[in-house]
Order: sequence, then C-alpha cells, then structure tokens
Amino acid sequence: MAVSIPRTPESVTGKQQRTPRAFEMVVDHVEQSVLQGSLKAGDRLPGERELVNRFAVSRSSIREAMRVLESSGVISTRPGDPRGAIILPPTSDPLRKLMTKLAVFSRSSLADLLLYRMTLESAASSLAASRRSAGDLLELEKAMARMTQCLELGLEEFSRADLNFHDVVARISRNPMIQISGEAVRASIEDLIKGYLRESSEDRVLMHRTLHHHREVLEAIRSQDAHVAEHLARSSIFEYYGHLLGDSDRLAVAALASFGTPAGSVQ
Amino acid sequence: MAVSIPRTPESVTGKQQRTPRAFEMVVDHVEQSVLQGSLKAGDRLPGERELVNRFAVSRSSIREAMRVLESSGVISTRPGDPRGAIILPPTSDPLRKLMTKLAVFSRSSLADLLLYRMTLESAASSLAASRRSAGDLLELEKAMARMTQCLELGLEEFSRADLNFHDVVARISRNPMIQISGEAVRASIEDLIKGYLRESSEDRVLMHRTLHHHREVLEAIRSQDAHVAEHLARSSIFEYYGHLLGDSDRLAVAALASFGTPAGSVQ
DNA sequence: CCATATTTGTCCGTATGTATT
DNA sequence: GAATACATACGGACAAATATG
Repeated sequence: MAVSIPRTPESVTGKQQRTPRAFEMVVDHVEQSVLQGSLKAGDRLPGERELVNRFAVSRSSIREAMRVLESSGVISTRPGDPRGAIILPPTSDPLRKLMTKLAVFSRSSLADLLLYRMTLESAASSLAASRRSAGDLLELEKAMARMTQCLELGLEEFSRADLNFHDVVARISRNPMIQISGEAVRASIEDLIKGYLRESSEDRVLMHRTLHHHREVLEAIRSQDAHVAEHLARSSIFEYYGHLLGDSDRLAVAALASFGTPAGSVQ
Repeated sequence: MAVSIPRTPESVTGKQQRTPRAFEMVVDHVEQSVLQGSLKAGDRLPGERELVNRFAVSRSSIREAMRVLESSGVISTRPGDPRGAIILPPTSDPLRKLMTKLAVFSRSSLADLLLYRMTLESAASSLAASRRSAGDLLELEKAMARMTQCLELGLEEFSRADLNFHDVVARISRNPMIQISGEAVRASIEDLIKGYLRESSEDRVLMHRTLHHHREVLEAIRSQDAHVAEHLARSSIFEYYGHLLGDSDRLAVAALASFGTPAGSVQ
C-alpha cells in the first residue's frame, strides 16, 4: 500500500470548534427558560411533535435533548402522557449520581466524603440553630422520635431515620446549596458503604450513642447555640462512621471532628 | 400528610416501577464496564451500527444513550470519526457544571452562596494547613505574587488572581469534593455579581485589605495552624463580598464570618 | 368500566457532512 | 483525490402507555 502523507489528524481539528448540534440548541433553550423564570417547576413542555415544529428539528434530536435534560434532573418524561415533559424542582438526585461515580472513579476515599459531609453538616446545624422556628423544632422532635422507634428495627432502618434527621436539619438551615449538597453526599456515602454495614453486636451501642448525639444537636438548635451545634454535628458524623475508616484516615478525620471542640463536649 | 411508619418493608416497594428503557440498558452497561475496569480512558466504543447489534436495540436508542453518557462526561463523540466514541478520563467538569446549574436553578441568593462558600473555604484552608507540603507553599506564594501584581490592573484582574489563590488552597486540601464544590460556588458567585462590580474609589482599599487577609491565611497554612486558617478564610470572604449584601443578609453572614473567632484576629 | 385519541418509546430507511485510509 | 466508514440529522411507522369522554 502506497504511503500517504500523514494529514496531521489532530492539528486541523485542534481548535476543537465543533459545530453546535441540533439537540444542544433545544437543551440550551430549555435551560435558559428555566433559569430565566419563564419555565418553573411543575410547568409542562409541549409534546415532542410540537417541539419539532417549535425548534424546526427532527424528533430524534428532540428526544436526544429530552434525554440530556432528564439526566441532569431538569425534566421528567412518562410514556403516553399527553401533557408532555414536566419541569422538575432542583433536586440532589443527579448530583448524587455524579458524586458517587466520581468518588469511585477518582478512588476518592470514604474519608474524603466524610470530611466533606462533616463540613456541610456542621454548617447546616449552625445555620439551623440560628434560624429555627418553633415549627422546625417540632419536625426535629418527630425525626428524633422516628429514630427512637427504629432502634428495634435494626441498623438499616435506623440509618434511614438518621439520614432523615439530617435532611430535616439541612432544610431548616434554609440554604439550598448546603441542603442539596448535603443530601447528595449523604446518599453517596450510603451507596459506597452499602454492604459493608452488617449486623454487629455493637449495633445497639452505636445506635444509642448516635441517638444521644442527635439529642445534643437538637438541644443546641433549640437553644440557638450555633457554636455548639456546629461542633456536635461534626463529632456526630465521626462517631457514626469512624469505625469504617482505616487507622490513618481515622486520625485525619478525627482531627477535624474534635476540632476546636468547646469544653464540656462529647468524649 | 400521613406520617405513619411503614410496618412492613413491602410498603417501600409501593413505588411505581417504570419499565427500564432501551437506552438505559446501554448507559448502565457502559458505566458498569468503566467502573469495573474493562473500559479505560482512551478506549474506543464500537461504532453505533455495531452497538445496535451488540445490544439489540435501535440506533435511536444507542444515540440517546450516547448523549446521556456524553453529558455525564463518560464519553466523547466526533462526527465522522471511524474509531467511534472515546472513553474520557474521569474529570470533575460535569459535577462542577451541575453544581453551578443547581445554584442558579435553586434561586440561591448571594447570601446563600456566600455562606456555602465560606463553609467550603474554611474547610479547605483548614485541611490545607494540615496537609501542605513545602512545594504547596511555593505555589501559594506564587498566587500571592500574582495578586500583588494585579493590584495595578483593576478589580477585575485582581478578582481573577484572588479566585486563583482560592483554587490553589482548595487543591492543597487534597479533598476532591471540597475542591470541586468550591470551584462551582466560586464560579456561581462570579456569575451572579458580574456587572455589579464596578470601579469604585474604595477599590484600592478593598484590594489591599484582601491582600492582607490572604497573607494571613497563607501564614496560618505555613505554620500549619488549621484553627486560625479556618476562621481567617471565613472572614476573608465576608470582607471581600460583604458590602454587596443588604443589611439583613450582611448581619447573618457576618455572624458566621466572625463565628468563634479566636482572640487577636481581624477587626 | 370501556372505547378512543394522543403521546411516548422504539425501530427502520435515507440523506449529508466529516474523518480516516 | 477517491473510497470507505462514521456521526449527525431527518421522516415515517408501529406498539405500549396514558388521559379523557
């Protein structure tokens, strides 16, 4: 075979200016509409055939755009629904999936996620202590009661109630980013340690100790002591997950957990 | 809202299970292959027509799967490339974009974002103080020098150098999650206040004060004083952006900024 | 409850521009 | 430059799911 002159395959395409694709136009337009406010959560998109007319692209391109918007949590579609795709409220679900994937890919250790979570939980608790209303305290009490009930149902059910408590605290913080990021990292941690949690004779000890820590956090939020709430939240996470870490990681996480702990605290 | 505790695990299965779609099978298979290691960065996927045979689905479904995998940063496609889609190395790019989008979609206020950022920056600085190497200090010095140079170039250039400093600190923290979230929230804040930053006679005062704060943070990291670094990072953010807040928000953010500030600190 | 129309999910065929050989 | 293989894009078609009367 005659040798053809190498065409420098990458140098020509080096500028990487790919022509905008049809579905990208649709995705960008929908996203812009959402952040501009003309599309709000609960609103409906026109049907696919109508979108074909609106954007003057084929139905295949419309469908590819729907899949991308769906994967990023912007919309949700159902087969046969004549009302078309629905605009979703911002949730932590796609963030959780990406976070879990990246954690596995980058060999991000459980310690990294725990440090991140401790940071978010302490901030959420601190803000919750500052901003909680009387109704918020009722919700926290309800979450506590649910945890108490789950003491008898095993560690798995208890963990669910535990996560619910943190969800409530994050909601009370009234900071969307802290709330969403917190939900994502909590779920991501659960995904990662799923299967590693098995019944142990120390489960009851762990659950009771955790319940006690959460009670302390709740009381700090009740008395609006942001400082104490912040540090209790940190140590609470460490107490619950610390035993899953290796010695080296455990020391590093413990350093942040007990960091600046005020006198008269845990331990 | 009924709050009855589910007595049986079956009640959890009450969720409507939608039939798995064709493209989801392809997405899951590729993601699993990557997670499992049978597909590594740089590997090529078969062409779309070959994938049609492998998965026994239509070309449309294959293409929808490609779009989803592309949007989550797993693969990259080029029109006309006979080698097929390429597996990308895992990056934080899609996660950062998603977080930025969430910050906008969730209608987070500047105060919300600043609180979130102060939380992350303080954690990053704290970890950086614990983990910094000698080479890390050199990088920080270089970032500081760049800020000093930008003093003469106006607030916009200075802000860029400022953000670079925080990027370096976050990288030194060696926590991917904190680093990525920090990048995302910094970008979101810049987008949000773009245009609100205009030349002011107080710019030089602001820049010099900011430079001083960053020097303090650097010295805390150098002396591995995580506690001081944590609190300095918080107050540094507030000092730089606080004047953009309304009175009510400013008080709330200031509360967290000066939170537990050790004696002999700023102000 | 049943029937019908509409929509989504899926598949197939075709055309066009692009990248590689 | 020519040939080949590919991604992108379009339009038509059918089955399953859904809403409405």
